[in-house]
Amino acid sequence: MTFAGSRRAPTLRDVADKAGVSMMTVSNVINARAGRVSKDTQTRILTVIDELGYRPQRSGRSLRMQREYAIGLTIVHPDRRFLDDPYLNEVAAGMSNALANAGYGLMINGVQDIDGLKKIVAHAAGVDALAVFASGDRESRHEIYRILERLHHPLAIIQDDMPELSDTCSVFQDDFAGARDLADSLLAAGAERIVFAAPTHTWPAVERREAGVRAAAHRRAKVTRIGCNETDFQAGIDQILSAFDRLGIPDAIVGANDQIGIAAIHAASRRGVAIPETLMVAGFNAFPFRQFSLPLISSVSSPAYAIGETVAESLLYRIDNNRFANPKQVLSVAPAPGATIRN
Amino acid sequence: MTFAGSRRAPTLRDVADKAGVSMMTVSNVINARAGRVSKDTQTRILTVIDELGYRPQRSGRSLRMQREYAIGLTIVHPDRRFLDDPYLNEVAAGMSNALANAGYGLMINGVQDIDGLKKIVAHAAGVDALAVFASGDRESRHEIYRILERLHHPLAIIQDDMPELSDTCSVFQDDFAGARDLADSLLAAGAERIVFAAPTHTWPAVERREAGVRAAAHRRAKVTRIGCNETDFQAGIDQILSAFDRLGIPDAIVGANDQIGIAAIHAASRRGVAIPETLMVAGFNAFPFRQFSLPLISSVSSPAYAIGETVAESLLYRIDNNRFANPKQVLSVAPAPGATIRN
DNA sequence: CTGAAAGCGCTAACAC
DNA sequence: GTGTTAGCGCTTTCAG
Repeated sequence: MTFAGSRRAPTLRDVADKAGVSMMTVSNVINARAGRVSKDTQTRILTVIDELGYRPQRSGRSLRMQREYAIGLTIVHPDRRFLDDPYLNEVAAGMSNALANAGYGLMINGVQDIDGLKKIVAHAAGVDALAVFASGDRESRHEIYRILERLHHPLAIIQDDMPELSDTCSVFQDDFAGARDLADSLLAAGAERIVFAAPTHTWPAVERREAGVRAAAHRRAKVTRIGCNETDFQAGIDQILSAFDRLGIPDAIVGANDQIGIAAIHAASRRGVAIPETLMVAGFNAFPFRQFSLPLISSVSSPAYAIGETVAESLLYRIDNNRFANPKQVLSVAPAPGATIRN
Repeated sequence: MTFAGSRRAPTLRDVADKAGVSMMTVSNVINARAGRVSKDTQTRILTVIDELGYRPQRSGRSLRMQREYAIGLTIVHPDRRFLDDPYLNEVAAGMSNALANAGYGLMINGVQDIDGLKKIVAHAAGVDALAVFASGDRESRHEIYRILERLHHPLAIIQDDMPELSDTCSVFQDDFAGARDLADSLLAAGAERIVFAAPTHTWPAVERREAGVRAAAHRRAKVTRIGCNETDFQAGIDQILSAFDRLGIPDAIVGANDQIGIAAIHAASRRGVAIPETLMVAGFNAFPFRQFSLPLISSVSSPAYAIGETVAESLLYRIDNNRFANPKQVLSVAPAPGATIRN
């Protein structure tokens, strides 16, 4: 067994020496600089690189170029399993893929609260820019963004915005319009009493979704907000059941996301309430797992993956051009039909 | 609006000059080196650091220390949304948190196939070690590991192993025992014809889970393997329905994971087959989404998060000590009772 | 088309 | 307890 650590990795100098050229020529070959190296020299150098198994060392280049070639994604979420939400998975995958195309890496960090955030912020800066997704109420989210602003890195805020920050862009989806159109279809099916089920630990889009539902319902239906624990599924079902007891069975329940909508389906099933005949249900985001629900929950499909790509592209543009192309980008959502809304 | 890019970030030298000390003294303060700096000097330096908003630049330290302070997680998966699987979320979160505690970052990369892998491998090395999760058949997985071995980084293989590789460790869960015990409970409930539903695009644990089921069933029940598309849920349901047509309704279906098990529940529901009275169903891994299934799928809970932590700790140990403490670690699984197995 | 020199920010080793 | 020196691997600049 040989260990990598036991022998020094080959450097640019090793390649140059073995190929009998200067380091600069090797560098030109590696960076594919057009027409600076003769064909012969190039193939010779490439052979040596292959023989030696040479790979450029990022820290040397980073130091010289004053660039880390990496972007951070920081997620502030009370659960240590901070990637469990499909929304974040897709954002992360979209970012990672878009960054990889540009030769950048994605560094992912999850922190549970503001103290955790301060701790990682104290670390050395290994990124050129940051993206952040924060759950929690508006005030604590804004504190989070302010802490990150002080790092003097370009910042992209996901699913939220805070216009007073400098050197920041935000990218989100049109939750308001999506929720409004969703509620419209409930109204068209005759809903007059709508329950909006919001998570007890909130996140930025919840407010916009509730506002969209209320805008559609305005003077046509009554909207009641209830809380629904999102992390403990059974507790969430119980909360919906107790809402049934307090308020009676409404015409429709809109969950702040599909998880909550599915909890409503389970609650209805326990009470023997027919979906969609007696009670209509809707969720939000339409990630693949919604197909596990029976009947299939009607939802609104989220462009989460595209949001990740957009975040990455915005930050890369900012890094190269010293300004954001577009400080606020809103991606549109689309209806995701299911079997829990009539018609 | 001021942009970070427009002004040079303060360096160690700036701090040293302003505090009237040498760079080395500042370095000693930053790295909290015991008793090398007087209390007075220390507080003066800390004040200056705060005033200037100084944060050490990782590339300088990396170059000097020959260490990147980052570990990579490479996922080889045909879907570009490579983090959609809860297994990988939890592994990634576990790794990220364990690494952050040690001052290391996690760089996540997803590639769709071996060509994609070769492309990112050609990039500069920005990590000290690598973890890999590969789906696909045994042969292509082994090719993937061999490619990564050539990078001469310490490597941790997740949910798989390949003993002939040097400088490599593997970490996985005891899928065999979990599946065997699961099948035992099916046998105890009287199952004689068991269907094992495996995904069409396989991944490492599938073989071990099937082997566990077969070991339990040995001479006591007949096990038939069917394919079930895991990425297209509806197609998977159709495959199970057509297996019903070909083979009749078995006594039990064991899905290679919960997604597939839930597809079996849906298929049974379409045929009006009673669960668990007529057909028992089981899945594997017991991530939170299994609660969306109705009835709750019986499963086996996976220590995926702990696997992530273990991978991180193993690699950190390897980096510091130039050898792996334990080249092969198997974490145990636990029954996750549900309502789809009788008794 | 190729080469030599200088320096990016940081820290180990050693002097004082 | 503090300062000096040297150099990690790479690329920009400028000379040939």
